[in-house]
Amino acid sequence: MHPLRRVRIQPDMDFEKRLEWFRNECAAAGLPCTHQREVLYRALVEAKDHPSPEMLYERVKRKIPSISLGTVYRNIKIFLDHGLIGEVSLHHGSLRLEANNEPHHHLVCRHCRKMFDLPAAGVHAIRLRRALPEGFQVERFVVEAHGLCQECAAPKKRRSN
Amino acid sequence: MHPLRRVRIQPDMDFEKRLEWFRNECAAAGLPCTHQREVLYRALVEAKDHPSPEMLYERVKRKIPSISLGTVYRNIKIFLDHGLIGEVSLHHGSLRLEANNEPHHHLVCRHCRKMFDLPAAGVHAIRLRRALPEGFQVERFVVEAHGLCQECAAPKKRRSN
DNA sequence: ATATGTGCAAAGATTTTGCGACCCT
DNA sequence: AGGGTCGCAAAATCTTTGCACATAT
Repeated sequence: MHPLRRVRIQPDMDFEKRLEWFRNECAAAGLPCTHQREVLYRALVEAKDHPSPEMLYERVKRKIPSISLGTVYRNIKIFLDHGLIGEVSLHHGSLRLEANNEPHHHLVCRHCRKMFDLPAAGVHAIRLRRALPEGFQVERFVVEAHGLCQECAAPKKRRSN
Repeated sequence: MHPLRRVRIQPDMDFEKRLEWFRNECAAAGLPCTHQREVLYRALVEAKDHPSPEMLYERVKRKIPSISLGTVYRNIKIFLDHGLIGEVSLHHGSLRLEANNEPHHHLVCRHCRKMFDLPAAGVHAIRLRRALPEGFQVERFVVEAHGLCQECAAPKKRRSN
């Protein structure tokens, strides 16, 4: 056919690649790649708004009206456990508070989720390389250093240093 | 008395200053400074572990056994609304997800809490000024730029530019 | 004195889980 | 065929709220 037609970019091309990756990851993890999981994963890839489980449920239901919210939650957890998707904050689920009003950042253990304060003076000022999108007015930068705390990093039986 | 005695640092001195500030803030906001609020605020100042409402409830109950969890929640919300304390994450309350596995940071609107992605390339690498405490092993830095999005920054009636 | 806060308990919101039927490999 | 998943509904968490009484200024 017409050459111009053939090179036209497919909007779903990127998703097809991701889907292939997703299927490989599922196979590698021994996870059955069910229709529900594929549709849910697609909804996640296409979402640009960091959706909540409930929002995903609404979207997936348009494709699979019989799907249940429990399945959405179950699969989200499985995806997270296998690193197929990410969660925006490591501290959802319960409000966590602090009275420390000095500027500071946080160290967060990705395993036990304990948090430690990191005085702002310990981090060089954040500098942007390019303009922000969409007229967003930044008031402050909050840095979270994610990693493992001493306890969680230590092997179960520690032998020396 | 003995001069050395008189300069000894009081462990609560810092808290006393903060309590005074707290009382002034309450007065300025027209908030009655009740016993429950003072004890709750003290628990927050003394906490070093970014406590949840439930954890605070347990601690405050040791001083005021009759206090209710509802009061703890109510006052936490009031403290937050008046900027007397801070919350660790702007996204508690509901899990928020993303399939974007490219390194990136987030812009978060402190008002409507919408999030926008900020490619990692848009931010200079984070550099630490000093060693981290306690053997913490950092794997990655996550930056949140907090501020106001275009919609929330705009005055209700926009006139020009 | 009066407006506001408090304790209690019920309601609302969010997330997890047990169970029998069903689907991927 | 068989282990894991699905839909459903109940349970477990986390948070908010209405009401009658108590408290701060």
